[in-house]
Amino acid sequence: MTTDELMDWARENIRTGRFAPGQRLIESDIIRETHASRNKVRDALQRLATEGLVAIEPFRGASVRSINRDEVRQMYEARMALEGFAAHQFAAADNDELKQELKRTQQEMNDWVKRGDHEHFAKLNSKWHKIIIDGSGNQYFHQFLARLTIPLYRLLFLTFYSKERIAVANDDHKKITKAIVAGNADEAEALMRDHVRNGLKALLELDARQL
Amino acid sequence: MTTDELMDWARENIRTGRFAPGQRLIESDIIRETHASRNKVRDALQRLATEGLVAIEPFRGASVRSINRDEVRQMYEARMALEGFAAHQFAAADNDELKQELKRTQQEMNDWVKRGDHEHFAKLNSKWHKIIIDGSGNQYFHQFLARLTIPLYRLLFLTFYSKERIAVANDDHKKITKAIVAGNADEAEALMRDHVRNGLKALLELDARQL
DNA sequence: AGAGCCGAGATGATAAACAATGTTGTCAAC
DNA sequence: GTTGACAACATTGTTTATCATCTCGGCTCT
Repeated sequence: MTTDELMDWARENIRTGRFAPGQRLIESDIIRETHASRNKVRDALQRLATEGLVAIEPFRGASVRSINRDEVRQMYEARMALEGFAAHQFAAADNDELKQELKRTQQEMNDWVKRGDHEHFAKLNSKWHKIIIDGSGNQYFHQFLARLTIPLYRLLFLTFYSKERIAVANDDHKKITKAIVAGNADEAEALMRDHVRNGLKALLELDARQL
Repeated sequence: MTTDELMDWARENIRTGRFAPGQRLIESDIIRETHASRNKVRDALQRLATEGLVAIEPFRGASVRSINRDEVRQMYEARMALEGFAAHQFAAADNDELKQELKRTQQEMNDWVKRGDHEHFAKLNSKWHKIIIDGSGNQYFHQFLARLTIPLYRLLFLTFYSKERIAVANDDHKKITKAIVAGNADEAEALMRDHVRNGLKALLELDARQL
């Protein structure tokens, strides 16, 4: 078990909620479960701390970090900057193949919205965003956005429990998909920013207690 | 010597060129010089590897990573997204104090441009960009931009050997400063993007051999 | 009931040890 | 002089042991 594998393992457990915010991550427990050496476990936890996913207090060790409203706001701002620009670059790029895949994913989403399956919608939503980041052809967008979305995954999922939220989000997606495929870069960027802003609004309205 | 201090130490040595691209970073040498434990040294090197500043090959250890043209392009694209948005947010923000500091720094730069001191100009240039990122009120912009600018520092410095380049860059700065202080968010963002784009152009024209 | 204390448990940090691999120098053969 | 095999050395990768420090729970004593 390498450090990277351990980090992925922990990220996945945090992302899916098995490790809840505030929960302490005991080295020995992790060693028992993963059969990794203590060094690796410590290393992985410290790196996750620099990513902001866990908090480490002296002699109290690591615990899953919860994020406050202001951090959520900053994360969404950063997403506006990065995903907006990614949409811009994707629209301006000459990449018909990927644009067709975006279109297909969009159509798939439309189907599932009608059926109201929020779990599957969340998956397709991730895929749709990922395609756009791929389309930007910029590896840094991937790296940065991974750090911005993993801590929010659970919260994001909550917003998709509302059928209206899904419908609104999908309307945003439709417009953005159209703009990207048509090659309207500025429009795609503006729409993507609005879409992210709407996501933040939905999240903040959802439940003040969660943040 | 903590891991973070070690990382800063290595970053600084890479940034200033004492550790040249391709140069191997031997653990024992670093231990001799920094008196840190081997664990810390290894930890620091591996983290710098995830940052992309050094490359680690199995059983060959760490070496300073050099970046190619495409990476430079992607870095500047990411800077356009992030610094552009930062300028936007700063212009829209209600932060007279920091805006006045930006103005003061701008005036200071104008003075030094006349004298043609490229070293000092590079310093003030960093400060000017930093103020704008501060003005955005977004910690993630700081984190991300640090990763985008440190590997480029030496190259950036080279472009400032040209007096015309300094003059052009400072003209960009003047316009951006004005837009931010006046609160013209959209204009500030567009100008900042152009400024970063110009920086990339200057860098690529400068010397194909360096990349 | 509450203050103070103690020990189990956990973390922080370093060193030692060993395996696996890369690197370099030597020497013989051609 | 060049090349190739081979051995000695250097470096990295990994695990384990060790010890100090601190937290936290329960315990005793008043």
